[in-house]
This record gives sequence, C-alpha cells and structure tokens, in this order.
Amino acid sequence: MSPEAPPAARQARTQQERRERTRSALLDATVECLVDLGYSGTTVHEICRRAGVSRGAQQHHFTTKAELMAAAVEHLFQRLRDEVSGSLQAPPGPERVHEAIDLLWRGFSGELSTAALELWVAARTDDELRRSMLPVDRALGRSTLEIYRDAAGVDVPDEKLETLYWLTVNLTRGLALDAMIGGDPARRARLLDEWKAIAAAAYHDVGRPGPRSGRPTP
Amino acid sequence: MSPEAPPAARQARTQQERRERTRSALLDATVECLVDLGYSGTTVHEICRRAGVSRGAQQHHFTTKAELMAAAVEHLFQRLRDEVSGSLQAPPGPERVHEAIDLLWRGFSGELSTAALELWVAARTDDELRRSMLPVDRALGRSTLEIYRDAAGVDVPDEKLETLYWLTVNLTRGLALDAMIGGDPARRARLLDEWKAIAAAAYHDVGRPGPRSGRPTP
DNA sequence: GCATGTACCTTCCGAATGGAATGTTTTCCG
DNA sequence: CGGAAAACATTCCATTCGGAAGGTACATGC
Repeated sequence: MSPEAPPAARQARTQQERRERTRSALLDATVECLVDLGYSGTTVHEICRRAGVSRGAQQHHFTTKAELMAAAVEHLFQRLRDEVSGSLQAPPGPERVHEAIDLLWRGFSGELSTAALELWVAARTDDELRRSMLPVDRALGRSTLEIYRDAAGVDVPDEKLETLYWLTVNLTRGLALDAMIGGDPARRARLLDEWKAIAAAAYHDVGRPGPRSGRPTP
Repeated sequence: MSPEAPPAARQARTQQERRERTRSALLDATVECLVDLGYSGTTVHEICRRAGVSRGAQQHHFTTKAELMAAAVEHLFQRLRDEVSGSLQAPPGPERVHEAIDLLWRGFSGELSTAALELWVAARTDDELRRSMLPVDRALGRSTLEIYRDAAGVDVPDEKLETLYWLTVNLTRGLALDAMIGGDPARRARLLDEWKAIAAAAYHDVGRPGPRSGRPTP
C-alpha cells in the first residue's frame, strides 16, 4: 500500500470520523436493543456486540451505562422528530386534518416510539434517566406542535389547535400501547377513523355547532 | 401454653388459611414492587422481603419468577377491575357521561394501572409473560365495557357506545402515560374536560348535529 | 519520522440475581 | 398420640451484569 493511497471504500479515518462512527454505532445499537429486548433486557455487552464495538471503546465514549442511555435519548428523539415532522401535502381543510392525524399516528406507533416508551417507563423509577429525558421530550413536543401550527393556517385559533393536537397525541399514544399489547388492529383503525371525523368537525367549525359524523358542512 | 388454647388475635392457622395468607402477601408485594421499582427493579428477593416471607416459602408457592408474575397479573387485574367498576350514580344523560369518563380516568391512572403498564411493557419482549397477560387483559376490557354498556341505558346504539368507550380508554391511557412522564397536569385536566364535552355531545345527539362546546341542548 | 494523545482492546472483579438443595416447623388425620 | 404431608426457612451456587485496570493500535502535530 502506497503511503499516499487516498482510496477507497475503507478509509475515512480521521480521528473525528472514527469517533463519530463508533459513537453513532453505539447509539443506534442501543435503540435497536431497546426495541428488540426492552429496557431490562438491554445490556451494555449486547449493545457492544451489535455495534461491533469493544467493551473498552464503549467505556471510552460513555463512561457509565446511564451516560450512554442519556446520549441515546437525544439521539433517539432527534430521529423521532424527523420521522414525525414529515410535511403535510393536502390543502387546508378536513383532508389536511386527516393527513395530520395519520402522520402523528405513524410517528407515535413506529419503532422509535417503542424505544422511547421503554425509556419513559424505565425513567419512571430512575431519577437520573428521567432528568435526562424530560427536557428532550418537552422540546420534541413543542417543536412538533410548532410544525402543525404552521401547517394549520390562520383560520384556527391557537388554543383550539393546541387542544386538538394534544388530544390526538395522547389518543395516539394510547392506541400505540394497545397495538403493543396485542389489541385488535381493526378496532384501532375504526377508532382512528372516528377520531378523524370528530377532529375534522371540531377543526372546521370553530366554536359553532356542527355535524359530528361524515364530512362537515356539505 | 395449654393445648386447647383457642385464642386470640394470632391464630387462624388452618393450612388453607396459612397458604392463602402468604400467597396474597407475595402477590401484593409484587404489585407494590412494580409500582415502586419498576419491572426491571423488581427482584424476588425484594418481593420476599416486603412480603415478610422467606425465599423458600416463595419457591414453594411459585417455583419460578415467571410463575409468580403470571399469578400477580391475575391478582392485579382482579383488583383493577374492582377499582374501575365503581357504579355510576348520576341519572342517564350528559352528567353520567362525565362521571363515566372520570371513573375510567381515575381507574386507568391509578397505581394499579401503573403496575399493569410495567407488566405490559415488559411483556412486549417476553413471550411467556405476554401469553399470561393477554387473556386476562381481554377479560378485563370486556367486563368493564359490559358495565358501562349496562349503565348507558338503551338509547345509545351498541356500536356507538363501544367506540366511545374505547376512545376514552385509549385517550385515558395516553394521558396516564403523560402523567407518568411528567406532563403538565393543568393541560391534562383541560384535555379531559374537552373530551368530556365532545363525548357528551356524541353520546347525546346520536348521529345528528349537535353543539360541541359547553353543555349540550340547553 | 517520531513523540503524544486519542481511540480502542482484553481481562478481571465485586455485587446481585434466580434457582436448587437441604433442613425445620406446623398442621392434618387415623 | 404419632406419622405423613404441607408450609416454611437457610444456605449455597452458577451466571451475568456493570465497572475498573491495564495494555495496544492509530492519527496528528512538530
């Protein structure tokens, strides 16, 4: 091998490159473990194995397991934000409401959200983990809401949109839980459809009476 | 001590009594551990310690930890059913809807539900546990729905009531999760109120247009 | 090129966990 | 009573986990 060999596939080994590579390998493996094995089944050994990283390398980057988890939280929530923030296509109106609800549902029922749930449940009885997660989760909620606020247009008062958003998020999380524990998929689909109708009505007819089933205001 | 001593506070020691006592002590301690320490923090040692039961006695009743957990699931869900099945007082109408939603909320945001959540999340990655939980959870869901169906009266079609019930349950579970992870209590109260209004409208005006905010049909 | 620090690897260790083995007490029943 | 069985207790063991210690390979700056 010539000293000046610039090639090829296997060479991008500046220190920073090296560092970044194993770091994200560890974080991705952590998320993968959370999804596959749950929090209690996630061990640093297994994370290292999946990441193809030695035990020592892991300790070099994240001294303690808690530190690794804290970093994984940020990594995870960043990816989750990207997933849940796909932009809306439909023009303003009921169709857009349907689309937005679908988007939230897909986001909060995916693998990343599963990993986040594992972390949240674990954080309930782990102060350090909870302190790591709280601000990151708050930021995720706010920034996601912001996106939907922008997409909604001006004809919907802030307060109402916010209420609708949080109702949808919480319902969606409940449904995601239902999916996790083996609930009936058909029932979930029905509930989601029903909620879309309700939300579209509430969204469209601000503060005034309006039809509840089917499309609003024919 | 006389052989025929029949007394007093400390004597009810038929075998069955003895058995039942330590059994339920173990199961209660298991639930308590789940609430306090989470699933991953729940060890048989700690369960025995809290139950005031020796390691050997526990193994006599539940050979393996999985067996203990399976029994705890039934124990827990039975208590949960009692909690969530308090009977409704209000006369049929919007007030009763509010009351029913409150009842579900209280049930699904209490300690017992927290323990159940720990178990469900653990069961996601534990086939044996999931097999134990699924039928018990289904039974809980059905029997609770039955109670609310009876309470609703005849003026609401089954399908609509069922939809409303499951929407409420899932929303409530999402809100319970939000509470668990340190969400804003005021926001939760607002969302719950809003949902009560929506549900009352849907319940009251079956299939016909109706008011969305405030009390329906003045 | 060579010293230096960063990234990485191997190996060991104490603590804790679930389960097994074995011994003791209490109730039951003839 | 007295033996049998059930309930309960003590102790030990293999495994596994997270963390520490100590050494090696690699990139960078002079």
